Amino acid sequence: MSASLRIEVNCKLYLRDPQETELGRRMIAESVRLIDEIGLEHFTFRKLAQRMQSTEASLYRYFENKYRLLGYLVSWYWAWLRFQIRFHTHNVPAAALRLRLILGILTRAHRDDPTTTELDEAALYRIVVRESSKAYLTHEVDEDNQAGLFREYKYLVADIAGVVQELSPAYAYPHALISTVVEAAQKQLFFARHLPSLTDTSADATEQRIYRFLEGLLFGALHPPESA
Amino acid sequence: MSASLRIEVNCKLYLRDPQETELGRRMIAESVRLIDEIGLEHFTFRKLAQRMQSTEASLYRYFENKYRLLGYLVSWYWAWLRFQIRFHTHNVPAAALRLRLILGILTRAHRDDPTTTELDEAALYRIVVRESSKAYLTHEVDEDNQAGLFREYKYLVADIAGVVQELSPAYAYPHALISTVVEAAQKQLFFARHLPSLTDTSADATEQRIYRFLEGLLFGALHPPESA
DNA sequence: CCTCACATGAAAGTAATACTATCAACCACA
DNA sequence: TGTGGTTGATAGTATTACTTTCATGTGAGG
Repeated sequence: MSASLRIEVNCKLYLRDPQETELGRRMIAESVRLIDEIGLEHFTFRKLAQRMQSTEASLYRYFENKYRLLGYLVSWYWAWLRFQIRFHTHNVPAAALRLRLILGILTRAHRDDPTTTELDEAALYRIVVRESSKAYLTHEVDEDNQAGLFREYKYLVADIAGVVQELSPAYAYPHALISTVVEAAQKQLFFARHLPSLTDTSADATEQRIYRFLEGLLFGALHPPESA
Repeated sequence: MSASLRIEVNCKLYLRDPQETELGRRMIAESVRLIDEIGLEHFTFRKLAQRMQSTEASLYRYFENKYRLLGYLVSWYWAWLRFQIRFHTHNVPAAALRLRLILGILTRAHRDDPTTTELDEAALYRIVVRESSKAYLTHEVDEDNQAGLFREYKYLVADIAGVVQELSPAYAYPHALISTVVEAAQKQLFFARHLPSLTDTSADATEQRIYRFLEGLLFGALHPPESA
């Protein structure tokens, strides 16, 4: 231990880079666990400080507020996912196969990957599923976007959309398709766990079922029957 | 004026039915405008009371907190949408055409319908787009679901999934498909407005483009090319 | 060995939020 | 002429979301 790969996110998300200090790294690791446990609305810097045996003031030196911290965690996740995708598909020439591999990574993403860091990735993925959209579904979305706070997500979508374009250059909505599929991968997992009537049961395990559902969605959209 | 159709939602969403009093109805109408203007996180009952020339205490007599109020607004919207769908498709025999009509309603839903109430529907739809998922993406999701707070949404999805099953009885994921399409209709509109690199531009107007994208998605999934 | 920057801890303070409680005024209706 | 129920007015509490100030420790450079 350990090469723990360095993931970089937009520096405007933080006041001080949490990766550079012990306190910062503890802050990230503990916040993942705490947000997972109590949810973003109940999460406060005071509670985090208590659990970490630190102080509110110290934590505010790293992040402006809990929404920026969330943005950091989520961006880190998207950057990590993008790395995973590149790593596992870089030597796969066929676009269709690459797309299937990506889909597999997207739907298996909540599994703990032992190759990485001291982070609780299963908890982080639950945070991504439950909280990530709150990072951009705000009144300040345009300012935050201007500041580039969502670029990691955009890069991810752009990368995968590129594969779609390679596979089906004539398809008109590659970005919409991929953003829909990425969001659906999370939402369907959430629904399966908490609102099962919004998904469908089957013999397959949840993960497998979501994979098959998204596979049909993705490739069905790319190879239409005979759209009038 | 006016027949203003009566939409009922789960009574556990409120403490006192806001439809039954003048103050309650004003609360709904004004909250829609205020949440639209400042966003849910900045919205407080104090601010709403000030704008309405009422008091915090009075408003707390109707709703436990702002999340329940949000749940009410959103549920009201889903119930209203379901009514719209029934109204416009009740005498259409062909399932495929019915599905297309539903898709049209889903993607045109932000347009003001003059037949209804004193509500600012365009503002309500913006709230649905930006805030609705915050009603269920919480730590309390299971309790709230137990209490039936999301049933309007489930009914809507179940209704539309029923049409899908009629059209393609063999398709394995009708609920997942419809929940994905309904969520995507909102998300893609939000992206088009605020994060355009997550969608695709085209000659079509936004609304039209989202319709075509979702049409391809929906019917592509139902008529797969040759799924192995 | 000194000191100087810098990170953290400790403590306190402020404004706003998220409620709850009490009581008086009013209005509807019996 | 009561009487129950709705609202308004006022006040109060606990928590949240920060900011400020100052003391302390630590490590890097001279």
